[in-house]
Amino acid sequence: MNIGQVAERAGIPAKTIRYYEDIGLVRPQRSENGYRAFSEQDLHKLAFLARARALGFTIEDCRTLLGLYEDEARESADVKALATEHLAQIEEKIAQLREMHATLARLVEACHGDHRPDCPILQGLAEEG
Amino acid sequence: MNIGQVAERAGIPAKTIRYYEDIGLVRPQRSENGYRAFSEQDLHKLAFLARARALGFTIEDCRTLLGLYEDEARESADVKALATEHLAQIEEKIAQLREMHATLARLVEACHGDHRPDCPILQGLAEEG
DNA sequence: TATAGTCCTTCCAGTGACTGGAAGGTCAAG
DNA sequence: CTTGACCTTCCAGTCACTGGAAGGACTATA
Repeated sequence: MNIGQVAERAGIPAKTIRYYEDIGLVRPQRSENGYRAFSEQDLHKLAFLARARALGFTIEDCRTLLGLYEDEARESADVKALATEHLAQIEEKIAQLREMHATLARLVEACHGDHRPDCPILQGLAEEG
Repeated sequence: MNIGQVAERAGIPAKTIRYYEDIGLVRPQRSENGYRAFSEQDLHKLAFLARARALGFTIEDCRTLLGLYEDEARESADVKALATEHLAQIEEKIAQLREMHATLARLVEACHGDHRPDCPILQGLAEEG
């Protein structure tokens, strides 16, 4: 398979696949004409990466996960630890965003939003505390 | 005021303040020795920026907000529109994170996490659908 | 056979918002 | 007169791509 077809089937831009090769996440063969020649296994790996990325894992986490996936002697505890850690980070981010949202929503509600210049949002940003 | 004191009082690293000057968000005077000389107004501006950044506004949004803050003829509607747009983006991010969290939490719960290799998390990442 | 159009290649640079570090100037205290 | 804290500029790195230029390869059609 050429990169275009793999890109479509894995749902990843060709550019990103080249980048993944650059950083050693996939190592496709090469055809005689210099084109990358992807196997079904390469495609499978890329789809795995796409799903892991969609769950918010960093590239380095993805590298680790791929390693575990391909390691027959892995311990599921290692996978679970990684995923649990990531889950905690997601929770933290959600909490942060919720705080931002609460504060900003309060300011937005207080703002009449008309042609006049006085604005509780700007006041909120300008005040200390 | 020198940069160190401003950094402490505004709660922003000195490096970041220099960066903000680089991109034109603040324009402190210079002392004879070449040090940046911040006024109380500069400090106020930086504190404003810190709060806007803490609410998740982008630097460009912050630039706009500062402009509105300093424009006596602003219309609060413009501020509200910007904030409302940002609020929607926060909501979208929260929704995305919640989806990630739900999916990953389901996988983590299904994983026994012991010394054995079979792992629903990896299976989930490997499977299509 | 010429050509047009699509695919592929590499390489370089830019994104956002900093952050780290090197190399060196300035200032206050002892 | 030295030590140490503070300041300066400049360059490079982060993360995960993304855009674009310049050029080679392949396919279909006139």
